[in-house]
Amino acid sequence: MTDRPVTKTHQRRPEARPAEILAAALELFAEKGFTATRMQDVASRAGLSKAAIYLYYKDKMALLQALVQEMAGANLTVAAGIAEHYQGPARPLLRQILMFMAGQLRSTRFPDLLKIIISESRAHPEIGRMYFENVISKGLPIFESVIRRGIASGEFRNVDPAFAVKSMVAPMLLAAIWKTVFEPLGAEQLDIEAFATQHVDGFIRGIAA
Amino acid sequence: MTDRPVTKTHQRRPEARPAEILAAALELFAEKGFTATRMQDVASRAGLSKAAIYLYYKDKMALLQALVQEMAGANLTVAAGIAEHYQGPARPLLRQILMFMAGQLRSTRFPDLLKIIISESRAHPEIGRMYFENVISKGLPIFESVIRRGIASGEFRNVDPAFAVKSMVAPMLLAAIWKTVFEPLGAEQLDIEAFATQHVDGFIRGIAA
DNA sequence: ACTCTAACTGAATGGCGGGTTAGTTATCAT
DNA sequence: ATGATAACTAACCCGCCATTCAGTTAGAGT
Repeated sequence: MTDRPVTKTHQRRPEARPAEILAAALELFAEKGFTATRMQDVASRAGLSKAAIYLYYKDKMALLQALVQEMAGANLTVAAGIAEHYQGPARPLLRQILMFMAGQLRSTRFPDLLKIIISESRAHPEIGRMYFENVISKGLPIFESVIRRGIASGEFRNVDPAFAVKSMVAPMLLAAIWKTVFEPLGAEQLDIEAFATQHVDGFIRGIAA
Repeated sequence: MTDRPVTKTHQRRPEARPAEILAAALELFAEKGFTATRMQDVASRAGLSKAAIYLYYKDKMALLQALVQEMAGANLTVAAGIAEHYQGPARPLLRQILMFMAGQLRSTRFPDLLKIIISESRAHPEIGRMYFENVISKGLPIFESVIRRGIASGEFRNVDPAFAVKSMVAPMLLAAIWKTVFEPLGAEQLDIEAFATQHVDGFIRGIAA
């Protein structure tokens, strides 16, 4: 497929382009940030001319929007799936959710994208709103319901579930920021999974009945 | 002082200018973000011509640097003071530290500045490095030592203090992000002090012996 | 009143990079 | 093999804004 001789002139592969462009954009946004990434950089990495990108995406923001939508959708689906089809006690479910998140933070570009969302949300509220509506305002209630279930079953104390969920996921946010902001400045590496393990342990004791 | 008739031409008040310029910059950076704030905006709000700013600050980045230095210094001094001159049990000290942080988050521009640091740290590592060196890498060890003291005295379990401290402050980071990123998009307001109260309560139970 | 200088201003300058335009070429249908 | 057309490119354009420069003026000292 890709091993036939490279011609001197361009190839036409309209079906493959959008995905290739997004992949290039994701790498570059993660490496250099959104603003510092030039459309020309994306084009070069995707093996295209700059103008060709505009055949597939309206403008630079549309690239980011597509990336956020893609990643938000994928992650939330999994997390929601874990939580919804589970029937046993709440404690191991919380563990599982947090360890899943920790794994995602370590192994995907999610932290970089999150940082970009934070950075760009004022200038481009659509991005922030999309993330908020598709991830935050869907994810938090799902986790809340787990806490509520634990309270109802007597596993947990009668805490405010909305606050509890934020206490629960906050260290994952901190880990994402640590990784994308402070590690590049020379801070010691954070072992996200070990951190999550200790955190979820303390968190569960903290809300145990 | 300010109620004498406004003259048509400019005033010369070289001693007052730097502070006025910084105040204007802080307001605008918090309102519109660093990149979106034009030097002309700062100048107008400070009641000066754009060029005059350059008599007092080398460039736009120097404004941000001065703001970060100022706020970082002030806050850390207080927090460190609380922790260092305290002798009693660790539990109420943790409470006091977190409630102090919560109060600062609610009543100052700290969250906005934090968001700017996160956003700009890749393009301008000096800013991120300054914050990391002056706040993070000084603040965390101080809090760690409180945890360590609690472990030594038998108040707390034998947790990893470095992780514990991060679990402890993470909700304050989340609160800052919530306030600066999601509330402007229409998210419900987060009652930071109530959140901190429940969090510190759970956190302490979570690491209690 | 006159001078001198530091404080201040209005008006350029420069370069950067997103987006566009006017063509060029690959590929398919006939 | 020959248009027709979609895919693609090179070169351009243009607005934006940080920074600078060449003056102008406030106001202290005499």
